[in-house]
Amino acid sequence: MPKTTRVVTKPGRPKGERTRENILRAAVDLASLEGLEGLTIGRLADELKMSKSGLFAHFGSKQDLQLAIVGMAREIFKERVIRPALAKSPGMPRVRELCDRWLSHVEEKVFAGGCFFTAASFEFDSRPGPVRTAIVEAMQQWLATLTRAIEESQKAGHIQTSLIAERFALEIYSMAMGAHWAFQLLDQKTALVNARETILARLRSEARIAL
Amino acid sequence: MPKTTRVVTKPGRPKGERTRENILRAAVDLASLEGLEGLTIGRLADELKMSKSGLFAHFGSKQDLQLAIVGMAREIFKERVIRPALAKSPGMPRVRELCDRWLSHVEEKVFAGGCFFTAASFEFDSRPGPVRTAIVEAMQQWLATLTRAIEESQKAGHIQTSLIAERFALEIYSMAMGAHWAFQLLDQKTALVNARETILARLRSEARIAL
DNA sequence: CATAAAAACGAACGTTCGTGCTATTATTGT
DNA sequence: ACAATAATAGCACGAACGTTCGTTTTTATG
Repeated sequence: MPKTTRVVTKPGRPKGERTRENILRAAVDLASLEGLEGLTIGRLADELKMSKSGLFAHFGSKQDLQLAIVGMAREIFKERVIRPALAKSPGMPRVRELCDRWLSHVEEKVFAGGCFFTAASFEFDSRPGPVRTAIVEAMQQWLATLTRAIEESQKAGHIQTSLIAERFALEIYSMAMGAHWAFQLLDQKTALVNARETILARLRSEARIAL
Repeated sequence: MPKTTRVVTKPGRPKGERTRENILRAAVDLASLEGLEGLTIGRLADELKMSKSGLFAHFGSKQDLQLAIVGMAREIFKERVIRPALAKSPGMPRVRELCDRWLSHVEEKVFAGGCFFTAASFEFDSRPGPVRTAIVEAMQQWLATLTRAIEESQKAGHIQTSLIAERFALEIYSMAMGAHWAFQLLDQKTALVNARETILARLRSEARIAL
């Protein structure tokens, strides 16, 4: 008699760890759609065909679940936006790749409801507590990454040194956020394509090299 | 014996109408803090020292309450941002005033939790239904107002005619939204002042007149 | 293969949600 | 001032919330 046990998920790691990850992957998507606070444990459990209590046991509280979701979202974002951009050479190519990947991750619905952190930002900007703090940290790191890439561009002579890198970074990200807004709320299908143009034009206006 | 009845709120209109307005004024603030969905009727009733059912009777359902809140927020926004800007002469002065007033209404906390519509945008961009539709309409009107002001500036020879007004409007609003984000989430106290500079610089770069 | 540990479940807790009723209190028009 | 009417309160409902607990099932290990 042959083995009849079907392996649904690759083993290796203990089972609890695997399901925890499955939960978080689904949770990130659901949270990007309904919000981190709007997400409920019952709804998430249904989605995964699990019992509420079985799911809940992986996290001690809803707040801990929320913090874990933010952590998972950070990893996904790092994987899909930051890491590929850091593979590009420092200077203008890296700046452009950061912008491009950010817009792509919205376009390709890496998070089902658009950029997880943009949504979380506006949901939690008036909700003090550990979750807000975690979101702030993630966002500060993102802005710092963009700022550093701009500074490198300045050092490499690709961008005017008269600019304040951090403010220019905010300006760039603002345009990306605006595109996200027009895309997700107003259903402007060209918003992300337009944003690539707009950002490129803005970079060009401060560039010391041809783009 | 003199009259001892104190008039707490000015009469004239029927009482129900007055309390309804009071409810909505408080609701707009609360919704800007906790979100339109996050806001609960019980919480709002407590805030106003009313019974849940007494408050509820003014609206047939939570959704109707949400729609009424959006309507009230529109009126407040119109009063505090649009109307003063339309008082300025068409062309660049009006464009600048629109930007200025928008940033001011965040700075002065016209809505307790920052711009009501910006928050509502990101909360409802993945929640189909009448509420989302109402938010979309309000936002389209805002963008149309800004677009029209830019077009007038072009006709008046204040701004380069090669620009696509609607896209430039989105660009401007994006920077305002970015400032809102840095101000509300990251607590960058200079964000709004910076945004005035950044927007002015952007306008200058497309202007045919001195700014 | 047996056994200890880990994971998932089902039921129930107290609370709050939105939403109906019914009764009472305030306001309004005459 | 009084009757008609509108506004508010009180109470209750079923559902869903986050959370706890004891039990059962599954997994990993000697």
